[in-house]
Amino acid sequence: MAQNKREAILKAAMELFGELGYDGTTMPMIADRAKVGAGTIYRYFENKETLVNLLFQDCVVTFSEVLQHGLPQNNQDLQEQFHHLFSRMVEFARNKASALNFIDSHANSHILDDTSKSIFNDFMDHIRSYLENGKKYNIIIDMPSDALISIVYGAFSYLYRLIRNGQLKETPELLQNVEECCWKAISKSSEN
Amino acid sequence: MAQNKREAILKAAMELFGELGYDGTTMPMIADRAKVGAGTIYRYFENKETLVNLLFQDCVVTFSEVLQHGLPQNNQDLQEQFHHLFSRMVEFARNKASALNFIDSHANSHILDDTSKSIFNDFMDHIRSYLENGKKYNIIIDMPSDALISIVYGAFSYLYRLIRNGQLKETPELLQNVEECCWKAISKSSEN
Amino acid sequence: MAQNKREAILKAAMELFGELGYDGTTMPMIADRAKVGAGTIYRYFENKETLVNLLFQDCVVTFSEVLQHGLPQNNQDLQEQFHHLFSRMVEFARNKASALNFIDSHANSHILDDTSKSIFNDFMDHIRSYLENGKKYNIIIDMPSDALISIVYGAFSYLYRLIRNGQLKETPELLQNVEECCWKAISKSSEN
Amino acid sequence: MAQNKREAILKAAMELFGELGYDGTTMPMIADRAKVGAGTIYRYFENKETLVNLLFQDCVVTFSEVLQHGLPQNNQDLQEQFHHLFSRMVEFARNKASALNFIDSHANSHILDDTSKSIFNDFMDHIRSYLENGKKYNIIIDMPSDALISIVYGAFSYLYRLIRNGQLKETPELLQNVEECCWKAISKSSEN
DNA sequence: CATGAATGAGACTTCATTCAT
DNA sequence: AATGAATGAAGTCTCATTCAT
Repeated sequence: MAQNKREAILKAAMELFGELGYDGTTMPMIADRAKVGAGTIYRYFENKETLVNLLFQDCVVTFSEVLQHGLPQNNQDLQEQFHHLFSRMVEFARNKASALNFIDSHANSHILDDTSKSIFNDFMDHIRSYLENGKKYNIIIDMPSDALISIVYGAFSYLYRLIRNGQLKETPELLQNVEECCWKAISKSSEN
Repeated sequence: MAQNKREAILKAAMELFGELGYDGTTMPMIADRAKVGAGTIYRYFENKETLVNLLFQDCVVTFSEVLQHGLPQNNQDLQEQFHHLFSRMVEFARNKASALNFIDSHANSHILDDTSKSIFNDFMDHIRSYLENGKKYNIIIDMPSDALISIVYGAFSYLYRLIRNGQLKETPELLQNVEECCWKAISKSSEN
Repeated sequence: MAQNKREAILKAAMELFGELGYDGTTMPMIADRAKVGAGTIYRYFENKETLVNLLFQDCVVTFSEVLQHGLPQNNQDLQEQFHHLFSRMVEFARNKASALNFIDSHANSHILDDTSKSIFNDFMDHIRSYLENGKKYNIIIDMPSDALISIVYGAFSYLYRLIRNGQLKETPELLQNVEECCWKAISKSSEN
Repeated sequence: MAQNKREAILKAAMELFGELGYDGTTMPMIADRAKVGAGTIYRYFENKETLVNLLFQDCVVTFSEVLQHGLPQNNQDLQEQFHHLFSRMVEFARNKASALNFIDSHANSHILDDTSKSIFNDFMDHIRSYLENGKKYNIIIDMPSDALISIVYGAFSYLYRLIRNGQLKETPELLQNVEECCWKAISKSSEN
């Protein structure tokens, strides 16, 4: 039951931070949604800032693990690797919708501490290293990795924001199309 | 001098809201940065919520005008129109960096009122109608416009976030590359 | 202890509102006198306006109950009933001096909500119905009840204002005299 | 035009203080109603406190003068003198309704300075001296003058509060009746 | 003289955090 | 361990007062 409460708090905080932002969310709101007393939060987390940072790190690490899971290690078929990455991102967006929302809405937040920033950077490094590899093999166009990330991750992030809003309906077809668009965007156009 | 203060308040608010978010920004912070007394803000704006909404509407309308300005009206060359749109977005991102930051960080905020949402929607409609047209002429791939927007605007938005962060350096070359990527992403790949 | 604080807040508020008026009393003043933190007031009362209205209703209901308590129900001896009413008013003025002060100083206040006004009206209706009865039995002179109330309640209210000020000393003799004066004022003078 | 503004300010302040109380009235409210700039008030009155005190003194002096005007000086017919006093009070209540309201709602206010209190006392002394005289001649019953004042002035004050509220309609008949009641209340009952 | 824009002290109120139960 | 009543620092906003025009 103890870890139960911790999890409930993290879940409630994740949802609320995602909806209202860190500063727009109050500790009583979190306690209410987690169905615990306000004081209980402080048995598990030092304070609000610690909570948000631990949560952020948690979410990013999970995202990272999802991305790593079963990544084909042969560096040859980069489009297959891309497909894997994109599929994993979609998987995470689906299964952990509020985690993705929370990450994206707080990745540039002023409350992130160095650990959080560093873990987020490590996470992005995974994607960067994939892209670097693709550039090395002349499959992915030669641009700063962060620019490529903007295109792929920016699109992905915005896409799921619209899906959450209900502006877009998440269909396999849509996802496949967006993946193709992103691949077209960053890969050398030679495929015919 | 009177409009002077109003402008100073709007500028300070735009910057701070962009940096710290609506809830993370306090009225005294705004007053300090605008170099006015705290009470002065309330001579020009009813309250914090009104301020952020007027500001948001202001920024979106300006962005919209920048996009409209000199848009080629011949519907023939859609890539040229795309170039125009993208260039205007870049122009806005450059000249009004903090306006773009503010818009992007608050476009989904819980504090936007109906007017703000509606104006933002109108703004997106300009882009949507361009995309619809492109689909009609079989130049742009057949996907929901909002999905296409995710790709182009999502990429653009994320790109300038990284540029503001200093993670990416804004060079003409970079911008041209990203524009090409986006065009490749959404246009029928037949160009040869 | 919980109701303790609520009571302490109500008591402090009653005294201060009576002394300084609603607008002249600040929440910190109330908190100080009640020996609670400023925020504590808001655990018990939604806001200052709610507080003053609940308090007003409380005081009026108590006053009303005091007046009702043990009222002789035989409609025959109206002077005896008058004596009862006046005695009860005096009892209230003595035991709940600051409640009376608060009521009288806020009965026409712009901050009273409809419930408060309605409860105060109900209270006055008790006195009115007594007077109506007296007029029916030809014991009390034929004047609008509110005019009779002005004479009796107006005198009573002013009297205790002077007593609180220290301008008058409250003695049994004084009270008996005033009661007689009021009775003489409103009763048909024929009794001999 | 200069004294014009001063008068306009005093009139506006008198009305607003009467309606909303000293602390419930703001200087901009007064300026608005007086149709002068907010700063203009400070050309005529040092500050809000000075304004309310000068105003109070003004009103009380005027009331006093009205009462004195044409007072029959023969000490013989005390009921006639009473009639005169009561009539004058009524005259003031009619012609200077908001002045009476202001006086009565601020006579016990915490913002009155010593001068104001002293002037109000002088005013009451006029009534007191009349009553003392009446007691000396054995026409008015032997009670502390302030108790007699409670009865007469308290009734009068409350009566006009109800008239202002619209709860009572001011008719010559009503006024005559109330006067008689008051006279009955305080005079030796020998008149038949 | 008159104004009203500007100010900042201080009001009401919220909320992160503590602590007695 | 869990709670939620209590707190007071800090936020939003008002308003008496000043001063440049």
